[in-house]
Amino acid sequence: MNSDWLESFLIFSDTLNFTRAAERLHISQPALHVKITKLSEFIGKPLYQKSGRNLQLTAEGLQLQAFARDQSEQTNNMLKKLRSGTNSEEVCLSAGEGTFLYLLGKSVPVFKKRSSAKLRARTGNQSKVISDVLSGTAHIGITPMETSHESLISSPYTRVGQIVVMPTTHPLASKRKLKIEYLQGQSLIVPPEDKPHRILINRLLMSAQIDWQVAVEVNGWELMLHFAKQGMGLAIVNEYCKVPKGLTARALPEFPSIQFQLIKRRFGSTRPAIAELEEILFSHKESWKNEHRQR
Amino acid sequence: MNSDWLESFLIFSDTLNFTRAAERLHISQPALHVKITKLSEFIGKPLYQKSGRNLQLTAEGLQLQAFARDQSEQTNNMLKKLRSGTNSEEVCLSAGEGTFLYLLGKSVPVFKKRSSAKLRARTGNQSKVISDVLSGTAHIGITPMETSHESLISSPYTRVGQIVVMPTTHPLASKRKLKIEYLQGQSLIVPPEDKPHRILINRLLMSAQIDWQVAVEVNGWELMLHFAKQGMGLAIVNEYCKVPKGLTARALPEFPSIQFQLIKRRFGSTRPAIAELEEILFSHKESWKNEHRQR
DNA sequence: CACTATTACGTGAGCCGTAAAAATC
DNA sequence: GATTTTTACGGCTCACGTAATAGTG
Repeated sequence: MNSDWLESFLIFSDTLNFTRAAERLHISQPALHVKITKLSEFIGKPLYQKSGRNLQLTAEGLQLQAFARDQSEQTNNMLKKLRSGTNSEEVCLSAGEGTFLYLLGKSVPVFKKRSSAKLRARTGNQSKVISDVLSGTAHIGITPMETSHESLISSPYTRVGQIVVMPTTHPLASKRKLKIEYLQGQSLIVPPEDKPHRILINRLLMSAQIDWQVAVEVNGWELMLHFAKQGMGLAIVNEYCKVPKGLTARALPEFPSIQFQLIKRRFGSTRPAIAELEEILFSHKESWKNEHRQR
Repeated sequence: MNSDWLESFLIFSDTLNFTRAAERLHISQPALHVKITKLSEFIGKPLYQKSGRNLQLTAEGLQLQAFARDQSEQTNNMLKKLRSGTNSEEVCLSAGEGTFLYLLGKSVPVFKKRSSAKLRARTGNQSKVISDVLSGTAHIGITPMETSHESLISSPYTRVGQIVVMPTTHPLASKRKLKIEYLQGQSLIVPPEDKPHRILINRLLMSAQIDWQVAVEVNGWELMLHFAKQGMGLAIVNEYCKVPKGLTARALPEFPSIQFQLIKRRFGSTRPAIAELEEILFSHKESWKNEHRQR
């Protein structure tokens, strides 16, 4: 296996465009094409296919992409180590913004202190986290996931319920737990129509035949809490959110809790630094529950 | 980094002889020499040095050797997987014969059942186990070790004491524990002069000013027990040995117990199958103690 | 028609083997 | 002086770029 082929394929697989990949590699477009063709012939399987005007990776192409990234990473680390004597690796963790803010608060600084490796963080929604891990861009991902994926190893991380946040003076604040029906007629602070959290709210309130109004449409827990504080309405948010002073949170047991998974690539090899990050993450699995809810 | 260079260096590093390595690679000797030279120039450090008539790897050469073996392994696995769709990896475990026979009895079959990877076993004395792990030939080693090694991660595995084995009818069999002085005047079944176990026996009995005779000089716990059964004398063996019927074992607390370590390469990346083997080994750490001593 | 993938082909850098020199016991 | 490493050099392969062709919305 020619490592030059792999290097080229890695760049190509990230853009799926021969013209631009060739530019990045400082070779001509046909030269790159020939390389990918030879690599494909050597392996014996097609690595990409046409999808109309665009190209997309086959299953084999996806696996090879992650493998090529691993190899390239390992080679660069080894080269630096041999040349300079120092060991400077990177570990990449992909997760949602809220996950970083509230679930992983403790883990990141602990890793920084304990490990010599640099931590790179990537944020994105569920599908981005998954594709980050599958493509090898991220070594570890933390995201809500229901179905399991063949090429991923997922380990249960933590389970997060839903809460309703409202001004402490709000009549519903006197209840300990809220039934869905209490939301009848309320104004809710919700994410935009296409976000999964909004879809969930729509579906559940719809099937419980609750009438409600949109108070504001905003994106992100922080903003939702901000508007709740301004008295715009009730916000249904993840249990992990830190609730600002003046607001009260009440559990909403009928809403489904969200199972977060720690995912990594099956068949991906794990460097010690990656294993360390994983271990730290696991040991702080439930630490978000000890954070002060009020701030 | 040209992977062809690495492949060649891997073969060369195993023989440290250009002539024979070139034969194995089916290229001419000068061609191989040029490759290694270019690799060395690319990295910027010498990879080997002359030691009289022979060559030996530098520190960088050693690291590169293990790295090259990892890469080659991973590439082969990935190729097979892409071509055939099946995943056929190997994991290599290096340890002493006695270790395999008595300490790891349970772990090996458990791994065979639980993992799809093939297990390759290598046997050798302490220094062979260590060099196996350092060179990447073995992924995991289990061996007695006192001092720690910079390029190895060693985790305490189990601690094994020493026992004296004798015919049940022997006068010393009536004692529960044996003091060293009880060995005064006895005939002992011992390993040859150069073996570490023999050296230990010599030193301890010498400093306790005990007189004793060599009954037989044999190599290996099995043979020592065999001759003990034939009444040739007393055998001082590791506590883990299974004692045949008709023989009695008595603890020898004054003899130092041996600390076994599980070792792996620092900075080596760990495939899932390797992690699984490690986990199984650890979960059976002390299981040798539950084996029946008599058989 | 604009854009990109794919094929064809002549040229040059680099690898290989042969041959010769140097080193080491 | 026998064995092995190291250097030198001519031939040849193969990877590259240029140019031309095919496919697609």
